[in-house]
Amino acid sequence: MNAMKSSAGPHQPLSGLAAGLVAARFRILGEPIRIRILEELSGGERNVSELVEPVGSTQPNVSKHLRILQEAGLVGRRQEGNSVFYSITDPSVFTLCDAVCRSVGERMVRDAKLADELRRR
Amino acid sequence: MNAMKSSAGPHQPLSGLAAGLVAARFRILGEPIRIRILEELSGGERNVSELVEPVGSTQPNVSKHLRILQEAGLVGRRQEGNSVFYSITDPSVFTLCDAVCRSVGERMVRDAKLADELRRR
DNA sequence: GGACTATATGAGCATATCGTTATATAGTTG
DNA sequence: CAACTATATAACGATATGCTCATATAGTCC
Repeated sequence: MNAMKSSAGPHQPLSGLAAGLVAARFRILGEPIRIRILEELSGGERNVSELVEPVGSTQPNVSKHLRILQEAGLVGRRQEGNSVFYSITDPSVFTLCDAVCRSVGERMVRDAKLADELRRR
Repeated sequence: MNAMKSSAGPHQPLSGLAAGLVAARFRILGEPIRIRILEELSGGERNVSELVEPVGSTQPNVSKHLRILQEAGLVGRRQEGNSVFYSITDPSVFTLCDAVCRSVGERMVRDAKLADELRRR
């Protein structure tokens, strides 16, 4: 029973401290370039140079964001010779991304319908 | 099959545009006070004044954040006489919060263990 | 209408964060 | 060691975002 429901258990309230920690994690994900980096890493380990072009930024910038992601514990770092390879350590981020994607999508559809309805008058 | 697993389907990559939208949603959630507000609203509809104290901020500030949450489509607004009641429109946010909470918690445990191990030497 | 309450908004300041450019660090190779 | 490559960092300016205080708006009640 309760098969496809997205909410598993009852939600338990967050203390003020916890709210801060949760917000901090969300903030890490609140940057397009970091989402892009995570997406790219979902295809497996990549070194910095391999990320620069698909992510569409500069090397220093990508490097900085990778550091942020690493400090947040979302990606791991492995040095091999001259290169540094990053990889996803916490695949749950994709669950988050998917959920947000769905939610945002639904909202856009809802808004579109509303706009359409208004336009019709 | 595949009952309790948090990741349901395969993750599909986000376009650059989608990454921006997803990041924007995450950014909305990247503020402690907004998390607190959502938490409070998880207990049901509240008007602005009822939120000020538990959230620990000022009325104008709470009002502003409520506006942001509303524009993001996360809360709904209902005016009744002199008061304005806000409520959760998209309960999936709590799924997100719980997931993040779990992930952050796991990370803290991991870090604590590591620190402990290092300290032991 | 006038007083009162609830909510929203605007101005101003403080701070955080992003992106860029230049440069430092570190590994490799001849 | 010198040249080269890959990554990281520092300094800077630009922008965004949050918070506070004062005030505007709007509803209620007498």
